[in-house]
Amino acid sequence: MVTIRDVAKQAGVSVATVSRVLNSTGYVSEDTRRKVIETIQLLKYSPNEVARSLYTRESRLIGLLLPDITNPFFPQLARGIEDEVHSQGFRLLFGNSDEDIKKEADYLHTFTQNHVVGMITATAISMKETYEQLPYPVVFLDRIAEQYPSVYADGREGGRMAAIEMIKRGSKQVTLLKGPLSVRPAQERFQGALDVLSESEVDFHVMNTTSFSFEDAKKWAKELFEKYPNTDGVIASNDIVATAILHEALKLGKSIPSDVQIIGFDDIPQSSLLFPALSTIRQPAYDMGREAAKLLLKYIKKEHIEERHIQLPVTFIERNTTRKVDSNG
Amino acid sequence: MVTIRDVAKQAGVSVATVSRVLNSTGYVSEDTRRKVIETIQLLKYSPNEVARSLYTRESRLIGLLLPDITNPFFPQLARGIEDEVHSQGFRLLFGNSDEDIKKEADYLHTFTQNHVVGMITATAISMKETYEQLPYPVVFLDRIAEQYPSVYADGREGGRMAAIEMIKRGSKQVTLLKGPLSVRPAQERFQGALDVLSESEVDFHVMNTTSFSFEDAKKWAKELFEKYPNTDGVIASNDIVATAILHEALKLGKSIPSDVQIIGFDDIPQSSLLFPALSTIRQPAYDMGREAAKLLLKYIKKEHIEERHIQLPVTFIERNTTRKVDSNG
DNA sequence: TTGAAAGCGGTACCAG
DNA sequence: CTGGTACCGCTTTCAA
Repeated sequence: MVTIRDVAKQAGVSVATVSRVLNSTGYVSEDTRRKVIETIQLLKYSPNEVARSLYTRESRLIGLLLPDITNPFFPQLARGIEDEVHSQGFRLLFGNSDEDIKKEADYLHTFTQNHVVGMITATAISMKETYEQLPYPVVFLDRIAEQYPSVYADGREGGRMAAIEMIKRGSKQVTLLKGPLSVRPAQERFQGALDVLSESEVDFHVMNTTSFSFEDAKKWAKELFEKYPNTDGVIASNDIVATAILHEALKLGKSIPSDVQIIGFDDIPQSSLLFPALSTIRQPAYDMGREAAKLLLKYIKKEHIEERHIQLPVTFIERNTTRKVDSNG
Repeated sequence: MVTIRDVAKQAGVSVATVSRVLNSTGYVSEDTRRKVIETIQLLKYSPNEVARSLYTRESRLIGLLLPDITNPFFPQLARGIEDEVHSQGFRLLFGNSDEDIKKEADYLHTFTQNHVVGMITATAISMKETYEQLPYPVVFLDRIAEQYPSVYADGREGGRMAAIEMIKRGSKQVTLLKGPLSVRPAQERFQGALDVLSESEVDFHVMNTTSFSFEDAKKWAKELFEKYPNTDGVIASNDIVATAILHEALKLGKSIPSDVQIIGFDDIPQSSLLFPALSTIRQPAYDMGREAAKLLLKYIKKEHIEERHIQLPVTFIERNTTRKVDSNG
């Protein structure tokens, strides 16, 4: 491996000078600068990030902590983040937390030990205490944390939209699924839907659900149609759950959307591939990732922050688990 | 941040001694060892990975390069890798290559500059030249590279299976999709299916496809049923493509599987959620990731390697895009 | 405008 | 068994 000393020797200057041209700091005469650059290219030298990081106490690394990359919502987020940080010369140290405090602490530790310059987390668990003393900025993604910069979608409005569309399309017996209490955005959309439903004239039930796993969702789907066989509209807490509902309804021989309408949340890639394709409230996952990365990078570069909390709009994606409504409807 | 020197001072010993107990190297009396450990806990000291890495020229980091985490096959791989390396105390530096030579080179560079101890790559592009001079071991995943350790599924057998199951279930006019030439495993399964089909009595066509993107696949699906309207069985190059075929067939009013059977490849999570659920040849993605990580870690720890090439078995997952076959065959 | 040298926080060799 | 110290590769005063 060629070091800064090799370059210095070869170019006939000191390492200090090489360092100066490397970082464009201090004075260097045009002549020597040229010579150094030449030598660098000649020797194919590229500075050792680790050594640099040891001295400056920072790196070009950003920590990314996701609950589980295997959950189809997260790859989009991750991709948005990666595209943005990569374009600005940063790289990702990545880990899955499984919403497990120990793993999370583990990664925070790793991040610190490796001198990351900032991190993005989408885990719901341990709050302030854990993040308070970190020596680098943290952005919360798809999570709402008053005291920390965060990026999330407008869940409340999403919930409202779902309820409005459902009612507009004629469902009279709506079942509303309430997502995990610990997931704040899920509660937001639940509240949004609840607001609209309570002020409307349709009947509705609320069913409590405690996770986003497909296996669990299958059980709730069964339970839902047993408990509320007359349900003709389901607002699910996310697309995974909506998919389970769809399957169960189909299995029971119900026609979708004529017997029962279903609206999900997220718009994960597979939702458009289902049959019938799932109507859903779309969260702009890729953009959320990108915005989170942008925000974090602003903190890292100590640029001016206009707004610590970025809320992105959601949109209703009309597909085939909701009825068509005529244009004057 | 508390350093090794703080610990040494507080414990009344030298940094050398602290380092010894930290790494369990050399002699340390039980008494001083205890005292040092105590002090470490008292001060909540934890060694700086960057400093350590600068001297030893290695870190606890492993590079992971995937084509695109957004492609549903890869999160599983990534998860398997992460679980394994994490359990052995290593962490991941992660990047998407988009099968783009420049991005790939970029990441290889980053990995080197950050002293990773090894890397896993699932990208198809630049071969030997690029990887030859890397100062750390590389494992190829879902890619076959004679000269490098690699982990992949038995695509040939998978292709054979698909063809056998298709024939056994009565398709007489099979269309076989040939995946991208650059993706060796795709070619393997194509060959496997071709072998069986050529020796069978059914008619078959081969259609060339050049990517795994869903958008492209939709076009081929259209083309397929235009060109070969009598097709009653499709062996797709992967589940994404199979999904597109399924959609198109449904759109054309065909009954699945009675009019046309479809078999995919991979068994990505969404395949079981489709309606009808997709029959497919399953690659054990999570296990592949895990095996790749295990293999890499053996290289890193300089353990004995029995086999540089690990081939994992594939299985036929019978779902609802293939007909049932009675027990006697 | 340039160079010498002191670290950054560890590891490991060599004396004692 | 323990401590002093050189050194990993780079950045940054401080002098010249």
